[in-house]
Amino acid sequence: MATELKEQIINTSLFLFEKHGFHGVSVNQIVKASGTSKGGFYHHFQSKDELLFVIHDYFISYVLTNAEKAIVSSTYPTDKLQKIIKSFVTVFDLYKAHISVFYQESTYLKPKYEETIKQKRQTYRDIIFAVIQEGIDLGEFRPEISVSIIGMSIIGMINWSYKWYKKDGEKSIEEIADMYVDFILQSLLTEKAKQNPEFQSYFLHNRLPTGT
Amino acid sequence: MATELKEQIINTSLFLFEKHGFHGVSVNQIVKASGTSKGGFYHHFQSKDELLFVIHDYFISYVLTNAEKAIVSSTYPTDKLQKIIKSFVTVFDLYKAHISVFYQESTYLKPKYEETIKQKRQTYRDIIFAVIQEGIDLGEFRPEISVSIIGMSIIGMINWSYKWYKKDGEKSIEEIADMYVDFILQSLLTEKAKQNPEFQSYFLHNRLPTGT
DNA sequence: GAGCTAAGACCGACTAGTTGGTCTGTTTAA
DNA sequence: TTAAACAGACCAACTAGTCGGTCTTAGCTC
Repeated sequence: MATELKEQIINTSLFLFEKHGFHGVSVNQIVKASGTSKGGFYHHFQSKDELLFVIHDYFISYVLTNAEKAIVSSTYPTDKLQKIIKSFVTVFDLYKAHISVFYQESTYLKPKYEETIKQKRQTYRDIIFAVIQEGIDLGEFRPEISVSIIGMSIIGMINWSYKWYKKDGEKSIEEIADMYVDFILQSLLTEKAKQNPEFQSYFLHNRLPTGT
Repeated sequence: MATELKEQIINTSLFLFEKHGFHGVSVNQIVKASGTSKGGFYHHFQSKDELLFVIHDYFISYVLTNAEKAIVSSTYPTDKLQKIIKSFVTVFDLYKAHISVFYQESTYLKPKYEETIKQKRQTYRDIIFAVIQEGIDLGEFRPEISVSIIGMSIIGMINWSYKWYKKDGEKSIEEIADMYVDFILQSLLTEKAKQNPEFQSYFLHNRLPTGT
């Protein structure tokens, strides 16, 4: 089939890039590992740089779509934030390699590709910032926090997971997501909002106790 | 002087690596930019890989020493954690390039160097984990949290700053550090610990109000 | 159905340029 | 006088990318 080889190349290089980095893997290695040839590779990709872009774009587009879905399906900012966090963290099981490449190798994106990715990334940030701002405005989140700093903290804390998360680790990705939600909401919510029965299920101490 | 050129090479390549990545910079570029020659370079470094290691090791050793100082100078885990956070974040102003290289290019460390760095990194984690565990044991931190997940969340959230922090940004590194401390302690501390007058200064709402 | 055609899919030897690293020196300073 | 500090021409290995060619298959004609 037409796209079979292309996907094969993408998947193979994804794991190679994750392990050895973009410049640590040569086109020769890629074509060998994906069982094709130089010709096959350059039939599907203009350049090695384009391959890197395709991987980046695929991932960020997916994540962005997810976040957009999350914010329209809820009314409370607290719910929105919770959904964004959970949906993003879940991506780790599906696209661990994509994520690693996305965060490790974006330095190597050529300018013409970089622009597109940068924009989508900014859009993602803006969605999160907007939710936090809304939370403050509606009195759910503590007003003394800084939207941008807390926003970046949340993003950073979650993103960093790609450095240590392992599928066969002792905690499932859902458990980890729940801990993130608890951690973040414990800090963001006002005392009053914490009493709201709607949000009780987001707190760990209202659930089964989970230890170290 | 003996070490002058060596330091010159390190500093130059630090900024080159930060911008273009380890493999995005050739030895020729390095020697040109630092005003020396191949001979000069290989007189001071066994290989390009060793240079990368030296940069890594310098940075992690510095950070590690800082954390060790922080934990002996305090008695309360809350204070310890606060000091670790503040001391680490302050490093951003001093060693932004080191940090970027440390997190971006460690993939390219050759195995024989990687081991040393990995160990020091683990030691750093262990220090933080131990402080959190101690906080739980002494009743300052909420018992339902997971030491490792929260530990990695804190590390991630702070580390991620290297992706966006700018020296001439609108917030100083001290302000950002204070926000991290507030964010983290709001979530970690038990209701009772939050009442402890010793810890009041760590919370934003007890300070001058800072907006978005 | 058989026979033909054209185009997309793929192959791999080849190239021009670059890479990290070496080696034979020369300079410097103690 | 001696050893460390540096210089730079040189090299083998590898790099991304090219290009003339072959294979496969869908669609058409009879």
